[in-house]
Parts: sequence; C-alpha cells; structure tokens
Amino acid sequence: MVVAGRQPLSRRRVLEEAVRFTDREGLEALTMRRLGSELGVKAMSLYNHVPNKSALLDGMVEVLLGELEVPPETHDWEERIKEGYRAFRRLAHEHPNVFPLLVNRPPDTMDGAWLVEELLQTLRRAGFERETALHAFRALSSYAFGYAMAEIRGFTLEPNGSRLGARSLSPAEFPNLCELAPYLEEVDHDREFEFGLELIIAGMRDRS
Amino acid sequence: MVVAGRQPLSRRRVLEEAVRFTDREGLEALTMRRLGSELGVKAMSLYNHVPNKSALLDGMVEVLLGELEVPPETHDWEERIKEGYRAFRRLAHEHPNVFPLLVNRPPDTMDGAWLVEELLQTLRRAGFERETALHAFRALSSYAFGYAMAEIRGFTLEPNGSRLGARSLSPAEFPNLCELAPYLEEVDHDREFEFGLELIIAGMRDRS
DNA sequence: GGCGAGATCCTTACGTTGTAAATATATGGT
DNA sequence: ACCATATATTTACAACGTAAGGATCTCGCC
Repeated sequence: MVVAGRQPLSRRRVLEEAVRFTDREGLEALTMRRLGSELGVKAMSLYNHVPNKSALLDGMVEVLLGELEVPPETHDWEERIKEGYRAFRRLAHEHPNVFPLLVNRPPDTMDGAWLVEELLQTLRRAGFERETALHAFRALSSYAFGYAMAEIRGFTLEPNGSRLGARSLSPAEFPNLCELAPYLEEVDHDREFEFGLELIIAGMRDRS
Repeated sequence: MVVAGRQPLSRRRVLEEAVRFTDREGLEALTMRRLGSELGVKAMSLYNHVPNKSALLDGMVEVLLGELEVPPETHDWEERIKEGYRAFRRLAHEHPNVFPLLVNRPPDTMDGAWLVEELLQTLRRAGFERETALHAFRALSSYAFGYAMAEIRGFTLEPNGSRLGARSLSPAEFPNLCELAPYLEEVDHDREFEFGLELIIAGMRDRS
C-alpha cells in the first residue's frame, strides 16, 4: 500500500532540483551526494537520469534558458531589442548562482536560439545589413552578458576588495577613482544597464 | 657544495609558474601536486608561499593584471579609451586559461586600479560629468569583458554546440540565424571588437 | 494471479583532490 | 658551533566523481 509514493525521479526533476538547490546554496555546494539526498536518493541513482556531472550542469543551463522570455513583436525595433536583453539579464537576477555556468557552457538548446533569431530578425527589419546586424548583435550580447556577470560577481576591473577598497586608495594617486568611490556601491543597476543599452543603440542609430 | 642550487621558491615564482602551467595545460589541470612537481617540489611545500589554493588563484589574477599595459596619454580621448580596452582584451589572448579567473575574483591589485583611474580621467577630461563617466566606463568594461570571454569560451547566446550547430537548425524556423551561419565562425574578431567599441563611443559622442 | 524484463536504486570501492599535523632538513645570524 | 627560523617532506583524512555489481521495484503479458 502506498502512502504518498515518491513520485519517480526523472531527468527534469533532477535538473530542476539542481537549479533550485544551487540558487539556494551556491554552485560549489552542489555535489552529487548532496543533490541526491535532496531528492531522497543516493548519489549513484542520479546517474540513471544524467550521464555525469558535466551533463548535469549542461542540463541546468538548459533549464535556465528555458525560462527566457522572448519578447513579442513591436513596431519599435529599439524597444524590442532592449526588451530582449532585459529578459536575458533577468535570468541572472533570478538565478545568480546558475547564470555563470553560461561562461563554460554555451548552450545547446533551442531556447537560446529563439531569442537570437528574434533579435537578428528585428535588426534586419530595422534596415541593418547582414554583417552589421551580426556585429551589433554581438556587441549588445557581450555588453549584456558582461554587465550581468558584473552584477553577480563584481566588476572585473574595479578594485572592490577589502584590502583595496576604493577608500584605501590614496586620493593623490587615484583622484578620479576616489571621487567616485561613494557612488560605486550604490549605483542603481537597472538605470545603469539601461544607460549602456541606450548608448550602444544610439551608436547604431547613426548607422541605419 | 652546490651544483646548480635550485633557486629558492618564492611567492612570485610559484604564481608565475602557475600562470605558465595553466596557459599550457588548462585550469582544471592545475592541482597543487602537479604545480609542485612542476617546480621540483611536493605539493605541501607550496603552502609556505601561498596560504591555500584560492589564494593561489587570486595571485594568478594579480600576475595577469600586472601585465596590463596602461596606454600613454594622447590628445584624442577616444583613441586612448580604445587603447585601454585593447590592452585589456590582449590579456585574454595571452592567457586564455587564466583570464576567466576574473569572473570569480575581482582583483585586489593596484594594477587594475591604474587602468581604471586613467580611463576615468580620460573621460572626465573629455567633458563627461562624474556619473556619466562612471556609467560609460562600466558600459565599456562590460562590453570588453563580455567580448573577450566570448572569444575564449564561446558566445553565450549563440547555439554553437555539436547537436545544435547552426547548420542543423531548420532554415524555415530560423532564417536569420541560418543565413548568418557561415559567417559565425569566420568573423575577424579584431574587427568585430573594434566595431563594438566604436559603436559605444559613437553613442557617447552624442552626449558630450 | 503470476512471471519475466527493464528501469531504477543501493552498496561498495577506487583514484584524486585540498590541506591539517607532525617531522625533517637547510639557512643565516650570533 | 649553535640555535631560531624558514622551508621541504611524510603521512593522513575527508570529500569528491563515478565504475561495477547486486538488489528492488514496476509494468505488460500470459
């Protein structure tokens, strides 16, 4: 007799739990044993649904990109482009510990391809020619990815460590940095992201 | 009597060998034992010069940024900005296996701060006000970092896997992507990077 | 109802990893 | 010559990914 028979494990359930768990505990806490126990199962059981850990991580990226919302068509190409990258950045906010997996594993899923297709189409319809559209697309993508990663892990170039926090730099040597120090932490990232997006699109406007 | 007494190990020597080794063999091949043996020493000896592996990686980032060439002043702010980010991107090319460490460990070194200071100064002198300069700086940095990472590890959004290489997408569903498929691989990245840089700077030009 | 096959899960075990602890060796100042 | 300090080694441990083999569950078919 079954009380509340544990619903059978499946690839999807494993992947989704992996994402949930990683959101909660961080990537380096994600081990096969830990994930197994989270699902009420021993580590080796996971190998029935996933060939190895690397494939597990791939699958998590798949789940991540599955949540990507491709924006509906609009008459305004600029707004559509922006919406697309906003949705991309939103992924980083919703899954800050999973998003960085994109660094090591460019996706193999259709979900990412859909967004790309829509963005490229939007650019082509806006009048950009083939290669210009590709270059612009990649500029925007690099920016959006770089910015989202910076929000999660810190800006790569800025000294934000404890040892060298901007307030310990001598204002004589680093006047501009020190002048900005108070702002560095409390910037409204939504606005800042929009600023950069607008910057690039303004540059494109000149060309179309 | 000393034949060719092994020069004494030191933090610098450890870090530099770690970078050299990682350049050659990749990040996941870098283990304490392996690095030790590369230096003619057992793993535990390294702990005399580095408190743990995480600190070793931090040190490698330090070495990486130490190679950053801050461009000399010019009268042309646009050119100076470009030179700065070119130098940053060059790091990725010279140490493709070390550069990605920047993702997890924003630097604690002065070397990075120098570039930031120079870039901010250049922007201020070009007439941008404080916060605009910061936003623009971050837009450029995000772009440059995102692009460099994409060169190393693949563009995050583009389907470039084996399963889903662009040529296996149906042209009916993905006309724009398929149309571009032949170009995706053989783009001149130098040119493309410059294109994006110019795009952002053009956007800034409108504002100053 | 019962049986057999395939899917699912568990146990055990192995090699590797980072690193703590204790020990040994070399070096340099007095 | 001697000792303090810095450096190197040995040994050991817990945690990791996962191979191999055995146990158990599930479900279609007689």
